[in-house]
Amino acid sequence: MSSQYTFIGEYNFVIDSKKRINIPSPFRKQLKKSDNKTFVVTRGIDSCVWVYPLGEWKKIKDELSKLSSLSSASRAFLRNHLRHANIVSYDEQGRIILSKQLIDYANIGKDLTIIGVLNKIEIWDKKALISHEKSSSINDDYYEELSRKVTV
Amino acid sequence: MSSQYTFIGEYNFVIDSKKRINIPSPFRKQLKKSDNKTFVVTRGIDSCVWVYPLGEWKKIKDELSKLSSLSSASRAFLRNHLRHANIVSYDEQGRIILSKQLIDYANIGKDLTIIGVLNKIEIWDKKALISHEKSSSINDDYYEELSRKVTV
DNA sequence: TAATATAGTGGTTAATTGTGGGTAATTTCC
DNA sequence: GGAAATTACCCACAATTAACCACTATATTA
Repeated sequence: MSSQYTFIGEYNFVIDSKKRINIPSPFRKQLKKSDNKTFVVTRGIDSCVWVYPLGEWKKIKDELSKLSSLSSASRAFLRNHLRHANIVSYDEQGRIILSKQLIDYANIGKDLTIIGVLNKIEIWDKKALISHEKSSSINDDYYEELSRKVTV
Repeated sequence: MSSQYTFIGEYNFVIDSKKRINIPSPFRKQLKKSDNKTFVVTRGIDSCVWVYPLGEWKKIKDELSKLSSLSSASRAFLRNHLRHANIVSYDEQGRIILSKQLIDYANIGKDLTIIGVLNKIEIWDKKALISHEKSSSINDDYYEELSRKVTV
C-alpha cells in the first residue's frame, strides 16, 4: 500500500493571530484533485501535529471502520484516534487553521518548523523541535516509524 | 460497506435549561437531504449517548438482523441498546433535545464532550468521560496491535 | 533589466455558530 | 374541565469563523 505522496524537506513559517498556518507550496502542489484542498490534522506521537492529505487519511479511516464497537478496546482506540483529528481545507493563500487544542498540544508559539515525512507532514513549534532533538533520539523515532512502513 | 459519514473531532458544549444540546456544525453539515435534519439517539455501550443520522440508523437496523456472525448474546446486547432509541430533529439553531432517560443514563450534567466516531456521534458528560478514561483498563497488547495496523 | 508571476503574511468584512430567552401550543394531572 | 407543566417554534446576540482583499519579497520570464 504505497503512498502517492512524498513530502520531504523542512520549512520555517509563522502562525498568525488567527491561528493560520501556511502549508508549504511544494506540499500543496502534490495534492490530488480528489483531496479537494483538504487535509486531516491530528496529534502526532511526539508533541507535534500530523497533517495528512485527505486521500491518505481515508486509508486510515478505512482501517478504523473495520473495528467493531462491541469491543471496548476498539471503542477506546477509536475515540482516542478520532477525537483529536480535524478536517481542514486551506484558503486562497494556502493556509489551514489549527484548533486551539492542537496548538496547545504541540506547544505552538509563533515560529514553526514544518517537516515533510513522506506521506505526512509534521508541524512543530520551532523551539520545541530543537529541544526535542537534543533531549534524545529523534532519529530513533523516525527509524521506528520507517520500520513500520517497511514491515507491513 | 463504509459509511458516507465521517464524524471526527471533539467539541465541548453545554446543555441548557431546556435540555437542548447543540450538534457541532461540522457534523450537521454532513447530513444528507434525506436525513431530514433528523438523528436517532440511543444508549451507547459505555455511559454515553450515541447519535446516528437517520439514514445511517436505518442501515444499522437492517444490518443487525443479518448479523448471524455475532453471538446471540451480542445481538441481544445490541438490541437492548437500540431499543432505547429516540428520533429527534434539530431546531433552527442546530440543537436536539435529549430525553430525561438518556440524560440520566449518561449522567449528563451541564458540560458535555461530543466526539465524532466515524458513522456515529458520542455525547458524554465531560467529567464522566474523564473518569471513564481513567477507569477503563485497555488491553495494551491489543491496543498496540491496532495502532500498528492503523499507522500509515 | 523590466515585467510578471508566485509565495508568505497581514487585515477587513460578512456570515456562521453557540447560547440564551420568550411565547404560543400541547400535553399531563388533578 | 381547567391549572400546571412541558414542548415546539420563534427571535436575539456576542463571539467566532470564513471569505475576500492587500502588500511585500522573492523568483521567473521575456
